[in-house]
Amino acid sequence: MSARAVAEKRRLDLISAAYHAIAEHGFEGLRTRDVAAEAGVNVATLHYYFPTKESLIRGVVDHAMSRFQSTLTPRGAPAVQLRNHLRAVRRLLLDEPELGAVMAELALRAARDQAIQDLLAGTFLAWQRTMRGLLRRGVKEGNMRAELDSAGVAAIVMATLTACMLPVMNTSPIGDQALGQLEKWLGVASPARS
Amino acid sequence: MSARAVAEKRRLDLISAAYHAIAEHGFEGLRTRDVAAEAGVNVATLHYYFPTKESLIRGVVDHAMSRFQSTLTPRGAPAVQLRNHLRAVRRLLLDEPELGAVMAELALRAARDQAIQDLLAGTFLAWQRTMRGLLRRGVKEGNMRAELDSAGVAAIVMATLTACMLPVMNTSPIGDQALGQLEKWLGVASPARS
Amino acid sequence: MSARAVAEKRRLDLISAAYHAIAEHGFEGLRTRDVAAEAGVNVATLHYYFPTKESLIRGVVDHAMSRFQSTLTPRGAPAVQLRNHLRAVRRLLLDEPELGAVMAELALRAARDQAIQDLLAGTFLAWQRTMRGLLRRGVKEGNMRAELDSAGVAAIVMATLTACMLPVMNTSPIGDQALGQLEKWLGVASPARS
Amino acid sequence: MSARAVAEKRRLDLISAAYHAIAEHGFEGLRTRDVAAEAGVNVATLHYYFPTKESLIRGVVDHAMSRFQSTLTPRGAPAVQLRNHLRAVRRLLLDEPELGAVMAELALRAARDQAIQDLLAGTFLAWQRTMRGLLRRGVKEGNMRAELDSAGVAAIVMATLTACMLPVMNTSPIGDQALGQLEKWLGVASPARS
DNA sequence: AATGAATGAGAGTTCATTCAT
DNA sequence: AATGAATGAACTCTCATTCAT
Repeated sequence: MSARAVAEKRRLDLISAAYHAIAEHGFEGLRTRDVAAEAGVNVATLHYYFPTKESLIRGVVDHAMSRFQSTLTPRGAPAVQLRNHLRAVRRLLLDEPELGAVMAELALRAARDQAIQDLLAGTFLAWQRTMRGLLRRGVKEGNMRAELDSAGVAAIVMATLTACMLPVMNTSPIGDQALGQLEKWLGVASPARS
Repeated sequence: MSARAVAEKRRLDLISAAYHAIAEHGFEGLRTRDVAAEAGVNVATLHYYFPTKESLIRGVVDHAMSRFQSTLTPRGAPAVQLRNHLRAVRRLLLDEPELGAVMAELALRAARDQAIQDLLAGTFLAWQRTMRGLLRRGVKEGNMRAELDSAGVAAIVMATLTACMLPVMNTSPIGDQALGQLEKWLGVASPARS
Repeated sequence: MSARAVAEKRRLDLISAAYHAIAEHGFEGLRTRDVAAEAGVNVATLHYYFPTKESLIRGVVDHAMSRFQSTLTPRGAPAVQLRNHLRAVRRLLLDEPELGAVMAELALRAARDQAIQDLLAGTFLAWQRTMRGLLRRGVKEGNMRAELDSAGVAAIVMATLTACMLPVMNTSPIGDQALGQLEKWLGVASPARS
Repeated sequence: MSARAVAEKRRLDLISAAYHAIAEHGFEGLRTRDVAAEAGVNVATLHYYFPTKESLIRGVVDHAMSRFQSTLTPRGAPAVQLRNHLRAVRRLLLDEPELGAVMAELALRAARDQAIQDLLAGTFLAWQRTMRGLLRRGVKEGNMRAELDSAGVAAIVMATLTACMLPVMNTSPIGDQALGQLEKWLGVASPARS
């Protein structure tokens, strides 16, 4: 493995270690020493790659956000896309419970960290725009009932998915119940459900 | 004022100071010294009333949970009760933005604090039970359309309200849009809206 | 001893410990932990009295400057005052070799620390003013020969005394030789010399 | 350029960078990384040329001392030599303010570094010897008045010049005033002064 | 009931130095 | 001859907690 590749791997290892640490202990319990140890290096090495704890956190943020990219695929009818998105997010959060924890931590941190605030606000805006487009096209093409205004419906979908990120939701069936009901209301439910 | 009453006031002052501190800086930024200073006493005094930081946090938890008690009043038809509940919660969160921040912090902390975990889980269960009862009676009495299963609908209502606690939601119109849509779907919307 | 007095003593002990540490190891080797240990307290206690290392240094600066106050006493004829000043400074530096070391450290630090820069500049100005007044009066009253301009002579006196602060001077007889010659030139030498 | 010459240049570049760093930030602020960066090489490369920080400092010491060699030229009558020396040193310190700063740093370090101590002590001794010879010959040849003992006068000259190294002196006119007065007292002043 | 003073444990960060390449 | 990567040791500063008064 080339030196470049080794260094890149180390960066990723550190980010991954920090990601898991945040998921488990929150920002409150994030310790550079623990992260370094988890990645199998000295604290000083961590600071070689990330000059400050803050910069390490930025790395984690980017990593976490990128995990959602695959949940929206532009294939199939709007109804299918929407249903797939709902399920993909839900599945992602179930498969990787840490992601929800980290995202929730970020959501809280946004109140105190302008950079995160901006990032999340931008993401939410783009998300809502996409969702509204999907809803409008779905209704026009006739295979989705959503008789009401797209902004409101998109908002409910986002709110429900966002709530599912919170760890509290993962210990009760509420999340799944909410998403199931959502599919019915939207008229995108399909017989088979994995 | 009796000695008892003075002591009780001091306790409340400290809890209030901690409550505001958590809302502003999160658990991550909660400092006993700052809390004591805000309450106008010495740190040692704080520890006289609350032996540990943890016990102070318990006090804040109780205080925060109690703030929601008034949002569910057993008056009027189910549809009215439901609408009033939605609006009362929304209004509470808008009037006292700190409450949302603190609740969100608690929701995250639940993952690491069994006591909070249990408290929240119990609260959610009771909340859902109440909501389902309301929905069922509303449908039976004919003034609510919610044609579908009460568990799902209750879950969506709770998820939406829960999402509204997150600070991210308060910087965008998504929260209000979602709640408005919810009222329409449930068929509990009324002409006037304050 | 009252609580106030104990606290004041602790402050002085810490300053004294820092003062000796600077004299021995320079600013370069000044360690808060060592200072605290020398004063018999925990590092955290040091930070209780001096929030930052910098504030501790300010304390040392004040202490060091104050040591010179007794070297200029407004008693006797100008020639006597001048001679006494020269000798008092020399004696002070010999009795307390650390003072020279600390002052020299300060002189260097002035280049990087505006506060010290201002303090020293002000002190030097006042010092020169005093000295010139003394010289002029001495010449007018006829008991000092200093036939030349007072600014130059004052400058030489100050330069010589300043050089004596440097540790290099204390390991060779140059300092004493220079001061002896100065007395002769100024015409303030007296038969007895301790 | 031969490999030898390249290596020699690198050594000099590193010493020069360290020299400037010490002048600007003192020993306290001397960082091998910064020195290497300033010289355009990696820290590891610096350590290839200078195994330890200490050895780099030795290099700087030699460089600094060598800067004074040209201030004493054995040409002309003693009075002229002396005057030229005074002025050459003063000019050197004015033209290259960093030299004074570095020398002052060394003077302080001498107290903790036997090697520097010895070097400086030896230099001072030789300096004084030269100066006394000059004074004696000057008086004998009749063109200098210095009626008093040569050791004392030499000491004053050295003390004054030494004091001029301190940065404090360079922000006030005291240095120049002292040197001017010295020339008059020694009777070596000349009409023209550049 | 209240406080000033004190502390142990630990936090993030820095730095001279080393080593494989 | 030169470097990127790595590290141990140390640094200043913080914080919940304790205790004598």
